[in-house]
Amino acid sequence: MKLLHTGANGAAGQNRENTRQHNLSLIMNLLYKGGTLSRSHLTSATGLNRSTISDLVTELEELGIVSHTEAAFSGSVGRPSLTVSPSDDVVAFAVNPEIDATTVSVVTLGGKILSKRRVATQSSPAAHDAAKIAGELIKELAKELPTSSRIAGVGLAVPGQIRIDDGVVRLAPRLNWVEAPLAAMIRQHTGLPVWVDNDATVSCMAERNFGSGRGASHCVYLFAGSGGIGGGVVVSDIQLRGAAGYGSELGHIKIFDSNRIDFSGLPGTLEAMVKRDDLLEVFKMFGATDEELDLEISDTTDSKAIKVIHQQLDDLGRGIGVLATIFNPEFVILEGFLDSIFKFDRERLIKAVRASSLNSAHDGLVIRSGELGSNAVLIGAAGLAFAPLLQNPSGTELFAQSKVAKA
Amino acid sequence: MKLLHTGANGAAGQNRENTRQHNLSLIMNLLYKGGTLSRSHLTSATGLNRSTISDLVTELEELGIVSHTEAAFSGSVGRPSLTVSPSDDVVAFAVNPEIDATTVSVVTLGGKILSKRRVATQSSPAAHDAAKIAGELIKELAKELPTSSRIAGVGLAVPGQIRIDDGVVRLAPRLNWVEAPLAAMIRQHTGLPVWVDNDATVSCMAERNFGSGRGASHCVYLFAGSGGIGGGVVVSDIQLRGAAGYGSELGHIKIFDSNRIDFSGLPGTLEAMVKRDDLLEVFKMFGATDEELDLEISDTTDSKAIKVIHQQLDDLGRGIGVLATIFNPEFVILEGFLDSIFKFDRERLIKAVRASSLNSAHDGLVIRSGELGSNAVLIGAAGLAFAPLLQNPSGTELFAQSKVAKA
DNA sequence: TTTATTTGTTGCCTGTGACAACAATAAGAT
DNA sequence: ATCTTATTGTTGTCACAGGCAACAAATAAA
Repeated sequence: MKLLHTGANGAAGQNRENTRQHNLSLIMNLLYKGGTLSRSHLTSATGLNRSTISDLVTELEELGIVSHTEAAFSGSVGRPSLTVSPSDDVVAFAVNPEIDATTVSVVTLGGKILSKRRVATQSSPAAHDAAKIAGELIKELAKELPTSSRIAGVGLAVPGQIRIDDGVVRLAPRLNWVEAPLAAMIRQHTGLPVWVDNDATVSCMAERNFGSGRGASHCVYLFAGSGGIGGGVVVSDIQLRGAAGYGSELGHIKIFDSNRIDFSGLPGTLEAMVKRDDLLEVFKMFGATDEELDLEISDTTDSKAIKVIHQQLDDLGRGIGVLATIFNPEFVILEGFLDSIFKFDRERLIKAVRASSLNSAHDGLVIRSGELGSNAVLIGAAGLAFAPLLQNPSGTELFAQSKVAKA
Repeated sequence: MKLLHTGANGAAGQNRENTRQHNLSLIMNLLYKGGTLSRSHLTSATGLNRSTISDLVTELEELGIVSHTEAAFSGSVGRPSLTVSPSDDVVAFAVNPEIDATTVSVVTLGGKILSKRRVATQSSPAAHDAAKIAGELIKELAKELPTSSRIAGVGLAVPGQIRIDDGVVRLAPRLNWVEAPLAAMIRQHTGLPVWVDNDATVSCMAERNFGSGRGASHCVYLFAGSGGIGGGVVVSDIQLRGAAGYGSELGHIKIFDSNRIDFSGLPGTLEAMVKRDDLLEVFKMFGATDEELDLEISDTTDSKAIKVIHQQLDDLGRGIGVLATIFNPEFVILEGFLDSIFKFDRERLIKAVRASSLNSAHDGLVIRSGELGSNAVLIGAAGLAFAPLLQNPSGTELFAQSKVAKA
């Protein structure tokens, strides 16, 4: 594979080859985010000539990564335009290791989840155990794929801090992992290329591309589960990762004077104040699922519970206020029990945000529930594996189902 | 002028014309940031062919925006490479209205400040007064320019929230301006194109391009003067502005439980806790300049003063910790009295940052003083006017000195 | 049916960068 | 001093990607 030449500033000169690649990539990105699109839409969206679009789409079809459907009924005058879609034969494996289970899923380039398999683990599994489980599941799922399938690779979403360059999990406090070379492990099990990133980060991208954040250039995503609060941010259409890849840890911003600590031991952070366990405690429903908790919250009339929820809404609002002041996003998207308490009293949260941010920052702000739910993390993880293909459609290798290493 | 066609996602197809523009722009950006560079350096930095660089540089010379110096002595084997620099004939006016004065400066494309003029105003001037003062100064300075000068336009750095699209100052609390169409006013006075942005935002860019943040892809800038704390952020080489342009208001993040309010009336924000006035109070030196205050801080042995400084360092450290957790930047750059207290006790600030951020976020972090001082805001403001030229060197109009409207 | 409108296809053209060959200019070896 | 090696600038030629115009195809409206 030929590497893109990059200069001192990461800037690359544009030659003829790059031009072609750029335009192929542009079309693939439009199709990835937009699903089925007409060729005439691609023409106007890219500003390229009809004949050029025709040429580019033909190349993408020959590469087998887009497929054409017949002319769509448009209702308007003129010859109906042909439509193209990302090929459902192109798939990726999405892996999400959690404290109580590891999930593997097959996701198509079009964003559909073809299959999902979840293996519960007793306690938080060691990294090599999780890798082994993931490897087994991938091999199982690969066997069930049609032979026409072409595999982009494996995307991992891990609740922790990831060194993206080599896919090493630097620290995942909830899983008790330190410096775990997870990408290498799964690559060994499967023979497929593997990419790793933070779970909230990839979920954010999924909601931005396919969910509540569609079309936003700036959005903030807050996800909360049993292991604390994770965050993802999109700024000017690109994911915020930070210089070393450890940015957007929105749960760990210290914005309260409290001594309560979070799962990383930091006091007064958003994660320390807005705790799922506090809700479980007041409802006496330890070990409940997110769905059960959500139901309990929406139905509660218990004054003690309401007091806890109100306090959490106020604290969450302060956190969102801080983030709005910093990022001035179009959307703040909430997932997990953060979304549950938001739905319990939207006005209270909005009021709290208003009280802790500048007018200019919260004026155009919309707070929303995530659309994709637990699928966000899988779709986002698969997106990691699709990224090289979207960036360089003609120069990225795909793998046959039969190539996945045998068990 | 032909507009660049942009699609639904702001994505543009790449045609031949764009390729040329992209490469010209790339070279101009390298020269803008790097000053004098050899052609062979440009070749390796861009990955383009020698002959292509030759062609591109020739075009830029014919446009009169770069000039070639003679072959530089390199000391190494082989024919010495010719060097090129941004032309010092290309200039922009930088304007910075403040509460007590309005400053106008002439800045070259190479980042040199040719002249600077400051007019003190009694109290905070009305927007149209400031615009008039700026207009007069620009016309004066234009007369003194050599006739070979070619003017890119006027860049304004304003301490407030700016709607960038039309250059309207939405709110500048320190100046008491609301919805002031400053760009239009100065355009009328001078006949030159005008761009406006927040003062801290442009200073951040200046430090990133020419100062302490050189080469950083992610950096956070905190500036503090008599009017509070302003902030700027660079993420993945681009300036954080937010969806509507009101982002990166780092002084107004509410991260303390205190009731002390800032200049915008928000309680518990960074600006509310780390106040210049508290230092002036303890030193009994009301109305002191930044330089005087800096000297006083560095020499103080007064225990009450030290206590105030320590408290401010602790609070500032918490703010930087929050920002480090969010952005994971390479540098945090401090300017104004924030830099003064940092120099007083660096270790204490660093310790406070460590206490309020994740290890991964502060491990590679470097906290630095700004290099450019009060010039940062001027160089940054001029950068606003240079931006179109850097983005499209062959399609951007420059103005003769004689074209500036007569008084 | 006819007309207007839009889209896909084809062949040709143009502009841009790559490439190779040669000249120019330096340091080091002889 | 001369030759060798290394690097860079210049020039002419070439290849390739996208634009463009003309024509065919497919629809709605007249």
